[in-house]
This record gives sequence, C-alpha cells and structure tokens, in this order.
Amino acid sequence: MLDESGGREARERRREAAGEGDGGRLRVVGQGRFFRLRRVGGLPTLNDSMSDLPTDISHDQHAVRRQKLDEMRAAGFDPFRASFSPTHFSAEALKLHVDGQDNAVTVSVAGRLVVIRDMGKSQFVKILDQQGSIQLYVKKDVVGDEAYAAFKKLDLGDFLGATGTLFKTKTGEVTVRVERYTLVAKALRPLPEKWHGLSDPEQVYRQRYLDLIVNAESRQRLMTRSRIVSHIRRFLEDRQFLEVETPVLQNVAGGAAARPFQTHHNTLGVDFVLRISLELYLKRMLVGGYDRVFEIGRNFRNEGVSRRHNPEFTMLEVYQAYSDYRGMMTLVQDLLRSLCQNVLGVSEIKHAASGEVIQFGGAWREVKYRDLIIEKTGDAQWFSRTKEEKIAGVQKLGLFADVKWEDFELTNEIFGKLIEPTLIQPTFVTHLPKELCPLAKITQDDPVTIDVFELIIGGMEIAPAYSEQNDPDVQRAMFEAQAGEEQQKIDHDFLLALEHGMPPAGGMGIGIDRLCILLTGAESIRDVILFPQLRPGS
RNA sequence: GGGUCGAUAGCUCAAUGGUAGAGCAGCAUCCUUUUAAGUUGUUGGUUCUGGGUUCGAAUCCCAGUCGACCCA
Repeated sequence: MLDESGGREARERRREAAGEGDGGRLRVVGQGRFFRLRRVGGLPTLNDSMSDLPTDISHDQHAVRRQKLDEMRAAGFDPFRASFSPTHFSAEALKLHVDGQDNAVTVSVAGRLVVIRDMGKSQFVKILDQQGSIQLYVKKDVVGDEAYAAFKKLDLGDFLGATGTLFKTKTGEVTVRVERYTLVAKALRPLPEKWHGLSDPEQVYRQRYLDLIVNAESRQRLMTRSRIVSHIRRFLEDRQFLEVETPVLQNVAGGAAARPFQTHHNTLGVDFVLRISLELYLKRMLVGGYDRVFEIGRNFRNEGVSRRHNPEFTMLEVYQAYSDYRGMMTLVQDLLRSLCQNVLGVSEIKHAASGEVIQFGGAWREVKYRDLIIEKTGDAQWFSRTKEEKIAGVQKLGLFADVKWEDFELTNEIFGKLIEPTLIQPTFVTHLPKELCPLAKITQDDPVTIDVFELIIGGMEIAPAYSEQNDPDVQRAMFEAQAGEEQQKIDHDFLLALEHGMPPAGGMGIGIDRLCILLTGAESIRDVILFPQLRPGS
C-alpha cells in the first residue's frame, strides 16, 4: 500500500516537474440532472498527509466511471432510477426514413452506447439494441449546453434513450438527430476493444454478454439458434403436435445409454438422477392418448466435454402415433427444408469443415447400414465373420479394437470412425443392428436389424428415428438383454405403461445443438450454447 | 485421463536471458455531418500462481490453475 502511494506521489512530482501538473480534484458544477465536471484546486504539497493526496484514477476506468456515477448522484440524478420508453427498435426505426425527407419522422430509441465519435460541439455515436445499432447525432445547439456537457461525460457501455428525427448524413447513413436523451444505466466497466472485439475463448464463454455486445457474429449466431428453436415449435404445432414437459428429476435414467448426473431430494430423502433422454416419458404420453407430442428440453450426460459434447444439451424429441420411422423421414426432411427456407433463407448450406455444399433439396440418400459396412471393409461376408476376424478387420482399417467389445461394437467402430464422418450430404442410414437400440421394432423380414434410421448430415448424427417398440413383452426382453447385470436400471414403470397399450408410432430425436452447429456453420458446440460448461474460474 | 499449444495494461497483441512496448479504451486538448473519425499530449503492469536455475527471468527448468486443439 505504502509503496503504491509512494509511487503515485512520485509520479505526481514528475508531472509537476515537467510543468504538466494537473492533480486537481473533480468537482460537480451546476445543478439539475445534467452537470459537468471541472478541475479545481492545485497540486498538494509534499507535506500534505497521505489521506489528502489526490488519487490519480485516470488510468482506472472502473474508478473513473464510479466517480462519474457518484457525482451524478450528488448532483441529484441517479441513472439507475431513470427510465425511458422507446417507440422503436433500431432496425424498425431505420426503415421509417424516406429518402429525401429528412427530419420528417420522430423516433425514440434506446440501447447501449458502443461507438463515440466526438467532434467538439457535436458527436456521432451509436447505440446497440436487439436488432443492431443505430447512429445518433448529438449537437450542442440542439440539445443545449448543459445536456451536451453531460453527454460528453458518457462512457462506452452506458445505456441511454434518445428522441429525435431521422435524417440521412452526407455519407448516407440514416441517423437520429437527437433532441433529448436520458442516461438510463451506467456501465461501470469498460467494453472490450471495438475493432478486434473479444477473442480470448475463455472470456467469450465465461462473459458471454461481452461477446454478444462486441462480436456481431456471435450475436447473430446465437440469435439464429433462438429462431431455429422457435421455428421448430411453430412447424410442429402447425402439424398438431402438442408440446409437453416431462420430468428432469428421475428415478431411473432411461431412453439412452449414458452416465447420469446424480442429485438428492432433501425432504423426500431420496436420490434422483437427471434425465439423459426424453423418450420414456413422451411415450407414456402416447399411452395417455396424446397422439402427437414433442418436447424441447435439456438432457444431462455425465461424460466428457469436447467440441461436440456439452454435459447439458438440448434435444427435440417428437412422437407421432400411427406413423413409423418412414413417416419420420418425411417429417425431418420437411422440417430441415423449412428451417433453411424460413430461418436461413437458403436452400443449401456450406459445410464449414469440408467446404462442401450441402443440398437439402431433392430426395435424400437412403442406404442400409450393412451395405455401408460391406463397402468400407470390402468384405461381403463381414457379418458372418467370427469375432477374431472382425477384430483383425477393424485393425486392418487402422482402428483400435478392444477384445472386450461385442461383435456389433467392433462393426460400429468402423461406422462411427470411418463412415459417418464421410457422409456430408443428408443420408438416412437404415436397418441398424438391433443391439444398437432396444426401443425400436425389429425388422419383420430381417430379425437382426431394427426399423430405424440415423440421419447423418455434415458427418454428424443429426437425428435418429424409430418405429417405436410397443409390444410390452418384447420391450421387457430387450431391456433385460441390454441391462445385463444392471437390471435395476430398467424402468419398470414405463413397462407397466406399455402394458396398458401404446399405439404404433414413429419417434425421432434431434440434437438441437448439433443442428445449430450445422445450420450456422459453427466450429464447436460451445459456439451455439450461450453458456457452455467450463471449470469454475478463479 | 493422455499429448500438444497458450495465459503480458480494461481489450487486441509485441518484446527469442539484459531498462516490459504498441493500437484501441482511459485521462487532458482542438474540432458542429463522423464511419476503426481526425489532432496534440499523457496515465496505466502481481508478465496466470508457486518454486528453481542465473549476476540478471515475461523469456530457461519443475509443479499447479484455467483455456484451446487432438486422442481415449
């Protein structure tokens, strides 16, 4: 502390010696809500006590802003108690201007101050709102001396409301000629750099609000996500699907194979797990007579974090009675085309990683899992090979093969590592081995496969869909076979529901985060999740 | 969990064992149509943390924290 003060003192002395002394305190001058600051007083002598030393805070933006706030309050104006009613968002306001008719329309707009271009007795500034930014022109002789002086004290990041008429500047930008304005919130911390924005990934994720303020690309991408989710709801509601909400806290985490998060209910004195899928409760809705249901909700899987995985992620699951996996094909094609057209305004998108153009029009490729495997291994007899031969085959393709793996896992390693990443164009992979999912109907003329598809686009699983298993006895047998020694993980309540009768149905899950990666060209799941999971920071 | 890379001013980045700098932001100054506005001057550092090597460490070594990428 003493060293710091000493350093400050020494600096003041140096400045004084250089004839630049200006250590006077800031004092509020003037009355009313607008005020100005004027430097008064001179440098202290070295004999002044420490507590009387003026503290040079000019380098400390937080302190400077706090001081401005204190002075405003001392002058009788508290920005945090002020309010303002905008009449338009920025983009709406800009549309109101008619070429050649300057100052014909009056608007009130509000937002965060993000650009200041001060020209002495007038300034151009920009404020940012949900729709983007709009330029304000503030002239001393229009707003008056006091208000103008106060305007000069504003900082980047402050929120203000302004009222004025629209005109076009000589460089062609529609701008509000401000007649009056109000500061409605003070920003005590500075914004990141205006040109490069915020690029430290850690800060982008931890302080997403800063990223959204200064990085237009992030703002746009995450807004697109919001529109995608909104459009999905509208699309499904138009087809008479009902949105429902099912439990996140569950006794048994079913519907997928994944490690759940565990939690505890204090007053009930029982442990719960967080859901890993929506499936089993939505099917209970089919039993209950809701023929078309969907849920867009958060799932939680206690697994690794990567470019493609976040511990909590958003799934759409949709179930339609009297449909099947083929019905889901039509539904998902219509949905993705609708999203492209209505949200993105395009009919094709560029795959970020490969640069390939993904075509959503026309008939999508449909191919059997078995055929893809045979093609990749070059072995028509692959599925009748022994486990040892499969291990050798997997290794021959340059992959790791664990001797503990089952046959279908060895085969699926080839699919996951060597086939899936190459499927860039929308591809329905059908007739998956029945071991891969216990919740689908067995194919009638091929009892080793199931009536499902896996939709792959851009090398990513986007949507699995099934003809849902509704035979309670077959379902129980498949659960038991899958659970192996962990029979306690079987959801018996769900099986009880099935025994009451569930209509035949098609069901589908779409990973919303991955869909957003695909549709926005993001590189990582973290770029389409507002607050991705990170270790606690310091 | 393993490997590689990274962390320097509020932000974006320099400084390859020898006095830690720049741009933006801030502070002060001039400027009433600017577009990363411009002008003149200027403040600001726990170089992620803790050890070690060295006459001397942002820089080399060890450990840790956090992050990115790749792998499992």
